[in-house]
Amino acid sequence: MTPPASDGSRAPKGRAPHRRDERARLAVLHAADDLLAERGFNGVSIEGIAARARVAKQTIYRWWPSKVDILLDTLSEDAARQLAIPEAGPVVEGTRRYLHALARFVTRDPAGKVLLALIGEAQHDPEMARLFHERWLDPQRMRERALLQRGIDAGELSSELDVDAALDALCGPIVYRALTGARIPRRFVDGLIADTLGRHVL
Amino acid sequence: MTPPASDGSRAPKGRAPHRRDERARLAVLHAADDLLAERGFNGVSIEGIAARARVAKQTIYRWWPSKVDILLDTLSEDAARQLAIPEAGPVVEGTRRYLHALARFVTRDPAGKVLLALIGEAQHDPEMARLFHERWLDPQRMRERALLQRGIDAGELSSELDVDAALDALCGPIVYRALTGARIPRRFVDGLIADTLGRHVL
Amino acid sequence: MTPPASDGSRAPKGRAPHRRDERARLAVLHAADDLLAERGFNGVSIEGIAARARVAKQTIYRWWPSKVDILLDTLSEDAARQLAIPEAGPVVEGTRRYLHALARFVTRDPAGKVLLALIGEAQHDPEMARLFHERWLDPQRMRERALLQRGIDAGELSSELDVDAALDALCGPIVYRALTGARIPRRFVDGLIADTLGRHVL
Amino acid sequence: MTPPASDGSRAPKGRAPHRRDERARLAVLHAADDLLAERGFNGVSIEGIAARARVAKQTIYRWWPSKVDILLDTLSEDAARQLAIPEAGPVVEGTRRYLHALARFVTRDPAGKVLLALIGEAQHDPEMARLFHERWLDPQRMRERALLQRGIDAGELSSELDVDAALDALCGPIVYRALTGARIPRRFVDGLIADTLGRHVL
DNA sequence: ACATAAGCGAGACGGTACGTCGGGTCTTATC
DNA sequence: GATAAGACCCGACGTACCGTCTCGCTTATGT
Repeated sequence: MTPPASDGSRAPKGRAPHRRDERARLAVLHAADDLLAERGFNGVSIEGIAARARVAKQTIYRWWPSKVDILLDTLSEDAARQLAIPEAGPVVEGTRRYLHALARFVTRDPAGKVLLALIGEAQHDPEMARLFHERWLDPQRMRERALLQRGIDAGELSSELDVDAALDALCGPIVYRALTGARIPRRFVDGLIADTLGRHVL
Repeated sequence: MTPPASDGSRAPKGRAPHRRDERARLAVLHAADDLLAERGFNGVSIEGIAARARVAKQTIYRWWPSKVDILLDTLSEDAARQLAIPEAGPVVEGTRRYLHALARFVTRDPAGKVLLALIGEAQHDPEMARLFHERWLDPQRMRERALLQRGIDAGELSSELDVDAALDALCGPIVYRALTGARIPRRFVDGLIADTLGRHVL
Repeated sequence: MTPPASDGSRAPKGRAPHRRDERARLAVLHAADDLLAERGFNGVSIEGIAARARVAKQTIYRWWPSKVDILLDTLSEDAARQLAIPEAGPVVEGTRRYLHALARFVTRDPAGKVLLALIGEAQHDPEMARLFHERWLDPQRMRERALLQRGIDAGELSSELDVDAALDALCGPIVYRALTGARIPRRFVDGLIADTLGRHVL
Repeated sequence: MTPPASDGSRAPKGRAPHRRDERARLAVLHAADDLLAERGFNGVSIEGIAARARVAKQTIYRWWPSKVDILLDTLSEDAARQLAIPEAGPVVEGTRRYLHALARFVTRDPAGKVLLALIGEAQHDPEMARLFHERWLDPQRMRERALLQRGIDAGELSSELDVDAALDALCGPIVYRALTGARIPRRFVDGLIADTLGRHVL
């Protein structure tokens, strides 16, 4: 499903021999992204993507089992950049930056709409929910956990801190506001950090 | 859309004149509910509801513009009972009871699945999101606000408390966990209350 | 089905007590007629008639089993006037006048469209065909036969004449031309008479 | 609409590429034919055809605008065989054979019911009438005219004969009898020929 | 060097559900 | 007791996409 991550070595001229066509792959991802932005999740259809990307339906079905898989691919590419977890520096400050980035992503970045749409679709389709966990939620949670754990290990945070509970207490309200279309001012995020981590900062 | 709750005075024998047929209305709501529980949101179709409720499609279209309107009706009936806001007694304790009820509702009550599905669908359809706000989110938030405000007025809570921020900090994590299929132990909820309201209890 | 032909004795003021409402009856017939003229047979629906006649559907169903019955009623009223069979005078000349009237009726009279539509519908529905025979074709044929028979009896026509064959040879081409939208010049009709009756005129 | 009659050169194995599927086409035509014979024109529905032919509705709509177009196709295939115009030999005798074939077709051949149904439907729908002329009536009339004209050219028939009038005088009664469900004995047809062409035979 | 085999565009196919129209039955209130 | 009004169940309409399929074309190897 995920390609060999555009292996930088190969020159992207024209098309590979009888390997996957990178141009088609990108056209599909962009078409899906655009359609989601323009018409919402329900306005995205395989036929619509194929038409806009000037690609045969079969080409889509060959590489992606469903439209959510396509969106998961676009999310992977976009979110990786926007939602990187700080791997060094003071942990509380890093958390603050991460949460602000998250708030920005889900309220202002078009790619954030993809994330919200996928959370939405996960409510409608259990198999898709499983995939969503596997491809996004679980890996991202792993990285988030590592961040706080680094704080505990470094003595910045109390070892009493329940890492998962804290992460949900921090991310939950941000995502919830985004899902309900509410605004997320900076001090709302700062308040969450103060309430959730405050007691545990050493 | 919601009828005046079958004005108790009239005997429910047979059918109303050339007015709405209460039996058909209930059959539709139950069929929708059942289908959602059994096959998920994407498994709910107007045709499916009509077939199971032994009702003509036209009868559904006459009274509900779309399947989400049907689900909003079922939510109104079910959630009203499960998610009543305490209107008297100590506010913090009332809040605790409400949040525990909310956690139970969204994780264990079949009707809670309806709520999650509607949050999900709101990500896919802006018009539906508007309706969802109007029919559920906003009224419920009004009631939640009244609860905390009562605490402030009664001197139980500091007047510094940002009511909306607190409510999202409390409900957000609970809903988020439900949306991601996580469990919600009682102490998770208690922890949220402690972190969010603790500083403001007088 | 056919009312007692607007028994002239009763004053047509308002509506009769709990007898059939003559105003409704006429409104239905006219609405049906108008709709047929404006939108063709397929554009005539019970709902459409009811709406245009400002009449309840039930009122229509109470008095007419189907829309063709309504059209049969309008035909009876209109055709009786236009297609009267000459009951006295020279028979060949009478036949000529009758056939010219028939040609005029099916090509120019709006009520003629009703006749053509009913012939058409008879091809689609055997039960309707039976009714059409009973209510129009057979009685009219009876009258036509009487005309030629009078000629034979009076010695104007040879007794060798096969009356039914002659009538179909005369009416068939006229109706067929109307059904296929062709024009019917006077000499076409005169030619039919010459060919069909010529040999038998004594 | 009518395909180039399955160009005999290509082997009919499997299905054509992304071209029309001949098996589906035939299944539709036969299903339509059968349904018309069994249940009459009003009993023919696109859904019914699709179900009986084991074909998707969309496949029907892709190739035929309406059910009458399907019936026109079945008529073309069947009538061509049954109603061929004699292209050589004595013209009067040829006409006789043609008219007997026509009488047989419209009274006994199941495909004749299709012709009657189409004449009927033409009364209900002007656009359909136009198409019916274009696809059947006009071409067939052209061929019929050629037959009589050949007789005139060959000196078998007087040049005074009004070809179109004669054809309607011949075919009209036959079709009319079929439309009204009457029987058509051989001598009825022979009588028409005698009356209509007799005077003009040289 | 060229046959091969994979990816590709195109699009027909059997299906499911959509939202609408009209059919014919019913119930009620009004006159 | 007939009528206007209109809700009801039902069947068909014509459309949009689904996911599968077959086709003819293109092109970089791997003999």
